[in-house]
Amino acid sequence: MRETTRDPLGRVFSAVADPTRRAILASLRRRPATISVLAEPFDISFSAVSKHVIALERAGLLRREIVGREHHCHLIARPLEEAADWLERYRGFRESRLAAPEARGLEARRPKRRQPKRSHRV
Amino acid sequence: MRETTRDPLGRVFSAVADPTRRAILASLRRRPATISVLAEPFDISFSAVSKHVIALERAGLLRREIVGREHHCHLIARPLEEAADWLERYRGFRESRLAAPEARGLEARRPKRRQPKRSHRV
DNA sequence: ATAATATTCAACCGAACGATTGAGTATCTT
DNA sequence: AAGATACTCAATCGTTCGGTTGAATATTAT
Repeated sequence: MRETTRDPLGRVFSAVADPTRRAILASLRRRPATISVLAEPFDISFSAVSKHVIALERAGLLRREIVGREHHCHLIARPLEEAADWLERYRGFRESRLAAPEARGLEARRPKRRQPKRSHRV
Repeated sequence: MRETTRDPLGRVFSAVADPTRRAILASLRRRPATISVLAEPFDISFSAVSKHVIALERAGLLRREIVGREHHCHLIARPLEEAADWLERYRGFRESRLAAPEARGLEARRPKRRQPKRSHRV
């Protein structure tokens, strides 16, 4: 029941959750680049970078124009702005301590839990 | 080699990538709530919601105060703001078409690829 | 004391993820 | 025509993820 499908916001957020992909976006923000150029700074295989690019593309954050054998990639910022819009709703949120009236004056004490049974683990 | 560790931004983004978790955050933005209350709207098990809450907690987006047997949760907006800050750098990005000078006038044509070999799949 | 309630934990499952390697294909250079 | 270059694809691997079920435990109510 995993619906990464039909959840564009979710796709964008998970695209951007990966540090390599964030670095790729940062690179593309400076200038468009081929996949080889994008791959240079990283210690992972070319193929892995290619897959990251595909992931970004599927999230709508990047488009490529194929020029001969080179794939020129450029950033599409729009979905990032939409993601930012969602997050902005939480800007300046007033931290309401005191979860419930009954909580007033009570101190949270975490009880100690029992020893786990650990029945049969490989 | 997955370093979700020591990548706070990544943790926040992947926390927020899940629609159920986004809904929980939206609920907590309105008012603090216990886990039972948070779980109500969803069709998944209580335990699953509990795990989502733990995920949000680990991402630093939520704190709980234990009052008797109830866990009162409230939102911590700060990390969301930091995530928003990161995204804001892409706001108003000028879409530079023309990835490279050589690309001018050339039309991207995707070549057809060969038939996959499909050697031995179960 | 017993039972109901609120919650985590442990074990498990199937799907998705990030990576690798090796092969396939198109394009450019010689 | 060969060879180098740019890239994707397929298969595989180990880990993480979101979910379930059932047990454990603490707190509150009867």
